Amino acid sequence: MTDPADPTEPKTRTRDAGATKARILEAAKREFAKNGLAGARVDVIAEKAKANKRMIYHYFGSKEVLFQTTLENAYIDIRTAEQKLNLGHLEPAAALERLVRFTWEYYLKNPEFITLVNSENLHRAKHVKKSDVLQTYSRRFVAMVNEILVRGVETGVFRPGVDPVQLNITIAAIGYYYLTNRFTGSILFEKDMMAKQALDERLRFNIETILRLVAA
Amino acid sequence: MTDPADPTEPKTRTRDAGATKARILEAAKREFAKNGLAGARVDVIAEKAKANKRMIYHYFGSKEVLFQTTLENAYIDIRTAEQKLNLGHLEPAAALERLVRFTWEYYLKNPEFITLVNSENLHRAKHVKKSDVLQTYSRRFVAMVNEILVRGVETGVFRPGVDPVQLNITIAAIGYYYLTNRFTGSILFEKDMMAKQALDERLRFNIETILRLVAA
DNA sequence: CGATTTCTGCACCATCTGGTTACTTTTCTG
DNA sequence: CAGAAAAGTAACCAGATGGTGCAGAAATCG
Repeated sequence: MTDPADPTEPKTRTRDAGATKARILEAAKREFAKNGLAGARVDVIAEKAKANKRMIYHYFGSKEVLFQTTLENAYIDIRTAEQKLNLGHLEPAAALERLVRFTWEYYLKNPEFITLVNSENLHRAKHVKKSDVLQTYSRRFVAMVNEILVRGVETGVFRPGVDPVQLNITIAAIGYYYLTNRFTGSILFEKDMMAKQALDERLRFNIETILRLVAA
Repeated sequence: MTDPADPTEPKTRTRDAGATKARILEAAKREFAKNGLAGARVDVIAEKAKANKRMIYHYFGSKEVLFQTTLENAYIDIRTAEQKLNLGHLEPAAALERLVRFTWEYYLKNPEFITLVNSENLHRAKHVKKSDVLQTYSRRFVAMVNEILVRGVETGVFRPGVDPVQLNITIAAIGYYYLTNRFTGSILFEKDMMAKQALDERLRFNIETILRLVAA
């Protein structure tokens, strides 16, 4: 018998599958990013999501599938944001600078992304392999960068022969490495790599690196 | 208490504490690199090392300390190799190229290093924090690169104002990122990133990137 | 209303895992 | 050679962890 004399009456959101699922995914993103696939605890995810562990298995079936879904969402999120940059309307050098800046800021605002990707590579990309949408997104992204390069060569500001995939990798690398290794880096190099000044300086350095790399 | 017979005689010990310890560390390096700190199994390490699990706890006390020792060894190994490069005797541009090449090849030959560092950063460098020798090694390394930069500026081949720490980070980054993300990269970019040609191409690209970055 | 389906959560389990106790075997020293 | 010390082993344990069974509540539908 439930008590009928409940004064607060928490009638709000009694049953919302979509919201629960979203909360689980958000909690999973954080927990997986914080502790890796093996280190993450399903119970912790359930608790953080204010959901029951049973729901995780109801919606996703296993810890593994939950990880895969989380990862897929993370990739789709950054690729979607990249597409919205509208670099085609910018002058080539400005477009490239904007991309470097965006990549850096995205990593800064979404630190989980980097850690999730690291985890996935620890597992030899076994989850990404199962997803086929991601390739499409990547292909579009490479094409976007290639278009900038072509325009730059045409207008004579860029040198010819720069491979767009290599450039993409390098743009990601110089931001990604700095941030993923910020903990060991701060100790070994004896400086706070996350201080505002250090971050600004690194971004400037990265823009310089990329522009010099493609310069005619 | 001194042995009257020759002290360096080969004792043909079937029991060899040093060798066992070394085997454990080698096995630990592989297991931690393959599965991360949380994913690694102490039993597996014992088995791979052809030692008993009890020995691990006898020599190291805990999984955590074993990881820390493994990591410390890995760092000391690469820093020692770097010091042996003798870059001071080379012309500045050649010295830098050699360093880029060395870094790349070290990562390629010692894939465990990258994964161990990733694991350590997942744990916010809590183990590196406890080691104080590593800072000394790093300091010496930065000084080495700085010396190259200074010489290059003096002879007019490098531009002034390049920060040696940023340069170090960048040299590491462009190799590290490519290799640590080779699994997801191979799928998303739809090309075998570990094919010989792809590796050669990446090394060339990296050398170009660094030389252009510092060029006058 | 009442039957059916979808969602929620408590309690529980089988297994795994880091760590330990107790013991045997080999080596070294006096 | 004795016997202490070091090196090695097997069996075991307590707690944690991914995963479930089942009962019941909330929505949906006839």
